[in-house]
Amino acid sequence: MKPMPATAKGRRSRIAIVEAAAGLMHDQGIAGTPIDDVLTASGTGKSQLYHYFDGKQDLTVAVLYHQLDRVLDSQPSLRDPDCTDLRRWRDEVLHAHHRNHFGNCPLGVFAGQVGDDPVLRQELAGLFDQWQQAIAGLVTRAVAAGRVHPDTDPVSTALALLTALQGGTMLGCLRGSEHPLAEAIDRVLSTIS
Amino acid sequence: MKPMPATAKGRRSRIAIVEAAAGLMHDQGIAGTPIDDVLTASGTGKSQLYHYFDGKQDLTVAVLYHQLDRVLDSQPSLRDPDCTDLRRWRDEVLHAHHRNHFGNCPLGVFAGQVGDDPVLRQELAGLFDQWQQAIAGLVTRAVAAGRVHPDTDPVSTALALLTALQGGTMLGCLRGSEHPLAEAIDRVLSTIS
DNA sequence: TTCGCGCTGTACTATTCGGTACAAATTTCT
DNA sequence: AGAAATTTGTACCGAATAGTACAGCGCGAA
Repeated sequence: MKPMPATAKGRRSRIAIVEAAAGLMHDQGIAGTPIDDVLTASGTGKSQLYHYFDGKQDLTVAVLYHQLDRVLDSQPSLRDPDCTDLRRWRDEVLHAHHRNHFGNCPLGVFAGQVGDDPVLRQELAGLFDQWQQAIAGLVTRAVAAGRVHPDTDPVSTALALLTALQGGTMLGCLRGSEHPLAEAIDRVLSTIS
Repeated sequence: MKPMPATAKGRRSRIAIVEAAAGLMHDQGIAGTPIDDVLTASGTGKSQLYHYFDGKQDLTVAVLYHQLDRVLDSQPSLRDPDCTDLRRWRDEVLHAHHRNHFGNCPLGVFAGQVGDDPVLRQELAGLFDQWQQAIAGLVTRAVAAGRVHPDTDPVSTALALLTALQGGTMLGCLRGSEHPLAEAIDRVLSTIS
């Protein structure tokens, strides 16, 4: 693992690389994104990339972390310790889906691409765990606030919601519609309210 | 589009190529599977592949069709016009998931890899539609047999089941467990029975 | 047998890809 | 200012990749 940049300029370069790689890998896949394209899109050079990353796999790990941040940024109800409204989260999810023009999930799109790489697979699984825990926190608050059935299991429900989100985003992406995602989430919510 | 093989020998060669490509692409991704690996795994030569396919994209389309066949083969209740048992389908799905060692969905694994290729995307969307229609047929039979709520909408329910299957398979693959898939499908089933 | 067509093996090419080497430039700190 | 560390430009390399050219093989029909 290479050290983080020591200067502000270095940080800007590193971030530009990660963001460009994230965009390209989201659209074209990991294997479908050459390093050179990342350099062009980020306006950097090869020496900079290999100065901050050990190689493509290391860069990809940084992209995965960056993508979870993007996802959680688009779902502020998960980070708001006062929010107990699952509908608000639902709307945030659908809004982000619409804003992405029904594109793939920033994180889920990589699930089918890390099959043969145990390192990436492990990292991705950990990030999904974080995401699920964040959802479980919101469900826990909703239970405490009496907004759902009292015997609702937060962890199990969070898993079901995340599953619905992933499947719904994938199907919605394929047919260019928000309906699969809305349908899937609403069905899960109907089982606890 | 190249013509189909005219002899039994040619058909065997073509099938060997598609099956080898399907296995490799499922494990390593489309972009991560070189043509040469397909040739080695199938025991064929480059001249045969380019004799039956226009190129990698054409081969990939054939792989997608082959994968839907594999999926429907593993879910015989969808093709059985007498089956009205959604639990049987549920068990078939979970059994296949377990048999695959919680690996990715044979078809869903490609959803995140066809982003920049409109041809592959369109083909994959059509195959998912076929899958959904097959599930909708089973749900329709279950409604007619009075095994679920009479006001169940088969198409909408089929979409929800397919969504749960995709999300559940993805999450189950990441954490090596059948729990996400079982949880997701059972939750949808609980909304109609 | 021999002809013809479909099938297959081998060799080759042009390009792309991930990664390296190394010097030059820039920033930071004293 | 000047040394030290950090950041960046450029040129390069070996391996891998998709696709092509073309000759030879094998089986069925006349």
